[in-house]
Amino acid sequence: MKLSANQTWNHHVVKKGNKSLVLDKIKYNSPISRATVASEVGLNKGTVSSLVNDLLDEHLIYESGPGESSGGRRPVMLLFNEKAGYSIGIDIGVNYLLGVLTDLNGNIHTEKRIAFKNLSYEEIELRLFETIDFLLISTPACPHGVIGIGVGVPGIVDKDGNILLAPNLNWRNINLKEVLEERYNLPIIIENEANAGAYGEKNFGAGKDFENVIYVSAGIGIGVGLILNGSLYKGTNGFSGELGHMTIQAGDVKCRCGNEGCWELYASEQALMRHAEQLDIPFDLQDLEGLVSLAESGNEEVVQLFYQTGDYLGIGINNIINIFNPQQVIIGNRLAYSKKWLKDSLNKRITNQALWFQQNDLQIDFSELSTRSTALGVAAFSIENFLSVSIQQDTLLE
Amino acid sequence: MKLSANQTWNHHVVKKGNKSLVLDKIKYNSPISRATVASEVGLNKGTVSSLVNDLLDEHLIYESGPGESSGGRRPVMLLFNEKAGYSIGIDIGVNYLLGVLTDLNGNIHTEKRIAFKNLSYEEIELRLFETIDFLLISTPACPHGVIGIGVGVPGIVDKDGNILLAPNLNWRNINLKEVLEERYNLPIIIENEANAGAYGEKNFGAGKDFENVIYVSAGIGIGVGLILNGSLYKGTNGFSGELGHMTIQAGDVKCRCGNEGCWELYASEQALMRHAEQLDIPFDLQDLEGLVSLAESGNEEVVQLFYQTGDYLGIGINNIINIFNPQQVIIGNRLAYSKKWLKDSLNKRITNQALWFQQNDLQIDFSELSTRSTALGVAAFSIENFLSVSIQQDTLLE
DNA sequence: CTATGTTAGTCTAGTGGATAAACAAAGTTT
DNA sequence: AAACTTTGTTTATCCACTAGACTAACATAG
Repeated sequence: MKLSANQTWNHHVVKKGNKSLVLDKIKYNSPISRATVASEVGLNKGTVSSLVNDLLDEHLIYESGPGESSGGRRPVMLLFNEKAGYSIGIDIGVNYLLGVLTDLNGNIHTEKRIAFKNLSYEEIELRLFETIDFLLISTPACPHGVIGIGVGVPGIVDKDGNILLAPNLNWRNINLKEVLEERYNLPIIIENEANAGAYGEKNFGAGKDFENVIYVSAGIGIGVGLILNGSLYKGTNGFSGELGHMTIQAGDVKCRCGNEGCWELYASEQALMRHAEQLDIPFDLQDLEGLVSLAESGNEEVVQLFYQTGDYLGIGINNIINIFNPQQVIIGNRLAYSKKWLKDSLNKRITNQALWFQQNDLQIDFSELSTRSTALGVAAFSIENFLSVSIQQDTLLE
Repeated sequence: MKLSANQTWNHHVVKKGNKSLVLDKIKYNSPISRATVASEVGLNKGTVSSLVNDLLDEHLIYESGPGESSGGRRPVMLLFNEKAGYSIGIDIGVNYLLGVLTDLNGNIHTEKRIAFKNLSYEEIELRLFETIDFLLISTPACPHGVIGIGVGVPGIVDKDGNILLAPNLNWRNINLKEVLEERYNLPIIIENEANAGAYGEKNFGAGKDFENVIYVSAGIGIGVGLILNGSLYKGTNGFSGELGHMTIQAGDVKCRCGNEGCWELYASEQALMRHAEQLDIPFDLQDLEGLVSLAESGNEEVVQLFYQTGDYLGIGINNIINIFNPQQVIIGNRLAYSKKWLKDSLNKRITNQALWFQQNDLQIDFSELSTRSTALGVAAFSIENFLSVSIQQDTLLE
């Protein structure tokens, strides 16, 4: 927990902080007794008892039966009530829309996926409403209901949730947040797809145990989400992580962004397609799935193409390592499907070219949540927000 | 103020936090009255009075005479006691050693600079001791004396203060921290030169008003210090900011780091020298100062060389902008001398090639502290540490 | 000069939340 | 059955903050 600017310190803050410590302890160590919480968190038994009672009243935790005795009275075990509320996460892709309804631990309760092509904003908005409505209806009865809606989009989102630009969707200056707030009257979070993916992996996926995680969303383009010191770094206006437009080949191919030699021109799905066009490949196999199947069937040219792409991916990731000295780099989004064909050249590039001291405490993984990183990530934003706000409010009410 | 991991919240924490708020308010708004502090910080008048008394006892602030009345009783003005203690900051360069003695506001009281060439570690250590001894003797009488010693080195420093590698000094695995702690029995901080420079600019220089500042230390090589969300980001083991070895020209010139096309091969002093060798330039003018003087006297080839270097500097800084979405990029260290010859091509590159939305709220500056960024930065680490610890200890003692 | 109003700073009583320690409850061990 | 252990609650105390009364020191209007 961190204090926001211009906030003073008083009893409310202390209680909020300790309550949050207790809740976290229970959440990540269920089942656990009051006594164990007290000794491990470092709070007094009485304090923990009182905070636990608050949390019970709020239905954020519950008591299960008595646990094993360790030579004395049997403890009452406490568990995080992951079904106290549900979160909706939507991933708007270039040609699909994925909606998930998750409990407070990120377990998926309902999932809905729609495919489309070349739709206008209005048409996508319609499908978005349908998806959300469907998920709302399928929410089980629970104390807090749906606690928020998060949406991840492949584009530039500022800190207020305005979508400034989503080039592959042809969107510009869209205030989806306001639209959804008005329609659903729930907390809404709009985030860039890579930031959301990073947050998803950090909370529910491969990045759970690390503080410095870089999530490389390699799809049509490349976006990067940065988890630094345990929290998402968004930059001054929310535009950080545009590593797709990092120059790795100065003076080479022009990018539509105005720059030259951008990383995503060499290491994304777009790059694969561009090079595949020059090969002799049937038209209906000229997409990522087609190329993967060709590689599977032993097409040397295509295997070589993936190998080359993995190598370029490695060049950029090597830069990432030098810049951030992370514990983990996770490769997600569409290119993660072709892990099998990318990983060798990628790893070779890193092992040979990264500075030796950077290679300690470093691991490079492909996404664990596969296609769901973004949707789960935006769902996680709402959950995080709900838990901290509900703790705060209750403190103030008493 | 942030709570360290595994720490619980209690009234000590509250007091420490508020005391820190009050001290900061006084520090950055001297002279100021108790009443103004109370209303601006948001604390009760009584609370502020009590905290101010503590701070007076600790000599961290002092009362000046009464201020102007605004229609009632005249206020007693409070000032930060910048002379309550002094900090020693040392910048060990490749061929110089700079020591400064500063007060708690970073004002330089004494300064000592030594030039040398090709010295062994032992010989440099000797000069380091001499410099520190000299600065210690010249410290004025004050309540807290010298509160710490900081040393900035051009190399890789891990989080424990071990110097793993300083290639241009030929150092490897040197535990300078232990040596100095034993000899001086004071808090010692060893930091990478770029991190220190960033911290210096953030605290005392051009970066004072910003939260996201990237400091590019362009000397023989390039190192980068990252101030993100107001604090220094050091990475998992302290190895962040190695942007000198970011690939900007894949497959091009080999770097001694094992990689190819590293930024510092094109945009550092080393790059200038490498290209100058190929020109027809007198041997005694083949250093940065010589090249600057040639440019001043109108040598077109050399002007062109700087122009080219500024352009490459721009390529890397454009990457930095895309990665971090910073408010400010500061170019420091030796190349900052030649601002005049670099800035045009650099700025042109940014204006033409950086994404338009990144250019809002962004400024690119050359170092304000000129040659002292690093020394002042390491001095600032000690000051920061002293102020937070002394506030904490006093709270615990009472 | 006096009366009144205003601002600065201190003091006092009250509050909220933490702690320590006593206590009650419910076990196990001898 | 007696003694010991462990869990969880209750009670008294402490500490830092707040609100508001109070004192001090000024300005201004009459």
